[in-house]
Amino acid sequence: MLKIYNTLARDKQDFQPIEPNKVRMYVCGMTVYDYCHLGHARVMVVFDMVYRWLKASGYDVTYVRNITDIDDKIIKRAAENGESIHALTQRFITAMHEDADALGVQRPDHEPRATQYVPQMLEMIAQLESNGLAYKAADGDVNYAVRKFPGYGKLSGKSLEDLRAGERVDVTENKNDPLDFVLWKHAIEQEADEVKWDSPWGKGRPGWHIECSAMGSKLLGKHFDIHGGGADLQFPHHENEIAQSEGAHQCQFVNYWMHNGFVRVDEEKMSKSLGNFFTIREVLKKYDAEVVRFFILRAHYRSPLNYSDAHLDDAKGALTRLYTALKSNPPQPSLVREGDGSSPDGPTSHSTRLSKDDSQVAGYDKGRPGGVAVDWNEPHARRFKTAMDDDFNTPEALAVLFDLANETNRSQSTETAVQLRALGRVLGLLQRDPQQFLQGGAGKGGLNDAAIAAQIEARIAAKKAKNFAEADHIRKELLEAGVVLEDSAAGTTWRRA
RNA sequence: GGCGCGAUAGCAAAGCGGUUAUGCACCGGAUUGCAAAUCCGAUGAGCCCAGUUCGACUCUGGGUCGCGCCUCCA
Repeated sequence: MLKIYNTLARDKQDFQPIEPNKVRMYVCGMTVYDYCHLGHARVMVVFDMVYRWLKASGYDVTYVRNITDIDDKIIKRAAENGESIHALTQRFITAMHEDADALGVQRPDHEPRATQYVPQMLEMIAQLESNGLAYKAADGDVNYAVRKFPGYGKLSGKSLEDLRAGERVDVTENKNDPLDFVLWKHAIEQEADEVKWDSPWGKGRPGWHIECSAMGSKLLGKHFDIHGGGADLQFPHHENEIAQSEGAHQCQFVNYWMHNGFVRVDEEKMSKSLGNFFTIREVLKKYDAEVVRFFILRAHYRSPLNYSDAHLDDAKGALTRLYTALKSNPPQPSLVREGDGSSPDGPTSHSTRLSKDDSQVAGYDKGRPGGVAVDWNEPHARRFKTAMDDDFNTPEALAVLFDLANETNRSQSTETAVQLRALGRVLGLLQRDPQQFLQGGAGKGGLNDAAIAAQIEARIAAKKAKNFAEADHIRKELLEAGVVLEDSAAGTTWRRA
């Protein structure tokens, strides 16, 4: 039985889908005015892992991750660049897809953009108005009347009184209550037509929170299973989403709220405003994308994750161990059987679907064979499942992979190697040819494969002639170029350090 | 000020009221021409103070420190 930590309950709860066998899940995605940083990478990878595990568990999952393509920062950036909103957002949506693909993140089933759902937002605002929860302010904005919604604060555990006491709340004479938030922002003369929509309340554009309520209910229904996002969205964004959705529809909005922890730099939250962020593409110049994915999955999704080169190096070393165990057991196309119906438990099997979805991945595991289905009766797989069912405990699940690697090394058994790869696949890991991973240094050292092969030949000749000084010299040179040689009975192989 | 989260070996990071987490690093051994990889073994832990218990890293209370949200933020 899958347990999920539900922010709403502040506790782990048994996961019970609304509709048997089906899961409807919404995750707050990116505001596209710049490149994604590692914090964004974490949301994408974490919920990709959740998506994969739900599917591997046999659920039919509908996954929505929105794109915010209209907002103050976007307008500002477009103006700075002398670029249209559309050109700017399109550019960064493309970049985001490149980054996500690189990290082995499967595309969500829907990726709605705010600008495509303005009519649905207007509809919702009208509903809120008729329910007495929204009002038009003097400045032309339409605001949500927070005091009129009894459940306000239930997600974040804040009371209106506590919030009031805080000194950081914006005081505006246009709001009935300082905590009220904007549903519809009135248009400003000098703004481009591109950011203005007609509405019953005059020209304007949507506030930030309304898009998720509108798109969520449109694509997943008024009541769905899982809603996720970064921990910083818990308040006010998600709290406001609840107020809007439940206020408009008069029914429960979401059953399970999931929030992932932050990526930190020097024990501090990585964020744009602090300026201490690293973009995904920046990091990918230095580290293999799968190493970055492994690094993220190595910590529990709710824990803080400290970023540093040392930690990435460490992750690389760990992943190298797993791939080394698979070295003598590369993917075997003859063993590939798509969707034989196995799933850890759960209602029905959908593993054919899993295979299909994998083929969409454009990143490092693109073009890989679909892989072998997991034997869920095998002890390691059971441990893996127990870990994943316990609020997606990926560190524990990965520990199982290392045990499997150890057994593979010890026994040279094909079965354990196959199982290792199959379980790795559930996490979106270990699907490459081990040689490709081990030899694929990120442009380090100037040596190409042919030059390395030539050096190895020369060393073999030297060894044959018992000229060990020369053989060692060659090896040392290669090592200085970042290439490690490994002699075995079968011959000499190499990898990049 | 209000609310919340965390503190585990050199580093990273989990589970667990009593029995090896795991990875990297380090030490000893096997293997190797020497290495690397691999295997075997050893070392090494639970912020502080109380309490509950036959027994606590694990539960309870207090303290200390760190982080986050309360403003845009994944």
